[in-house]
Amino acid sequence: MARSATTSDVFNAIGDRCRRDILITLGAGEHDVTALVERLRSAQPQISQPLVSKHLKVLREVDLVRCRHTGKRRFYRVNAEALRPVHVFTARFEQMWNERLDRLDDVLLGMQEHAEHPAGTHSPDTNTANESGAS
Amino acid sequence: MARSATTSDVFNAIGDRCRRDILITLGAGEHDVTALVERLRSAQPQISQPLVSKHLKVLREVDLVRCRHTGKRRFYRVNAEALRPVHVFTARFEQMWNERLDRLDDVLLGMQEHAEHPAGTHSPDTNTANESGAS
DNA sequence: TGAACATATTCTAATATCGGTATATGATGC
DNA sequence: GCATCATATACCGATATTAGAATATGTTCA
Repeated sequence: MARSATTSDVFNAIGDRCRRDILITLGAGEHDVTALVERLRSAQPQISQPLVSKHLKVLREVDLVRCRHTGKRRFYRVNAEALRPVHVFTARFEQMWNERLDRLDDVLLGMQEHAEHPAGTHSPDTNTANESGAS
Repeated sequence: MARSATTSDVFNAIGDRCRRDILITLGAGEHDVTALVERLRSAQPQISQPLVSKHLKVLREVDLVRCRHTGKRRFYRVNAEALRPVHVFTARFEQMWNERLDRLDDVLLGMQEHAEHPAGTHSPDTNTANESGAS
């Protein structure tokens, strides 16, 4: 078979650079499409309005943006809460990297102590014993 | 023209469900490929070893996983720091949703104070310094 | 050396996705 | 109604990406 479904998924939606730029721009406050296109052009001079509208559609479909719609203009804004799944996902690992820094501290402290009480240690550097953690 | 470059980009790497599952599984601790495939199968019974290896390659290329390689086995683990760009990106918006909650708190506090001493003008210390790791 | 195992790569086909251009929809004002 | 502005959609071509099957690479052990 082929590619599995990816759209209508927040993770995929933010996978695109252009859409991230849109979100960042809208993060500064509501914009209508014309204003949004104009601001995006400062980074990507040749971006087109239809393209932006298409990206907005994707973002809308995953509820990352919402639009208020007065007269002929449509004002888009970010719905930050839709990013929560991403945040939750990364948070799990953020904890890991903090733990590693803590462990690094431990190592450094250990080295310090070693420097004071030196002992012959041979280090088989590729074959360190590993703790496989949970099953 | 066509699609813009997406691969070799952490955001894209986590856009795939299967790769996220791999990361979550590896988050519990180092696994060799066989063990990883086996655990993934509990969620996706028909997943194949070659497919997992291919996803691991993508993850490796963006440095989201690293592998230690002893004998015929390769032990993969998560390199959580590679997720930082994603975390930074979401953090910006997380702040937005917290601000909204904070503002709600302020409103509620304001109402409370108003109830106690109606003329009170307190310094609104809403701008607490946020730690958000250095780049 | 060769069998058995663990993992990676190559090849292929299906399809999703992006960007461009042209056009459609919808609202406003004359 | 008609012109105009603001935005969305349809269509197209190019390419990326995924999954599957077969195969290659590399390691250990007999």
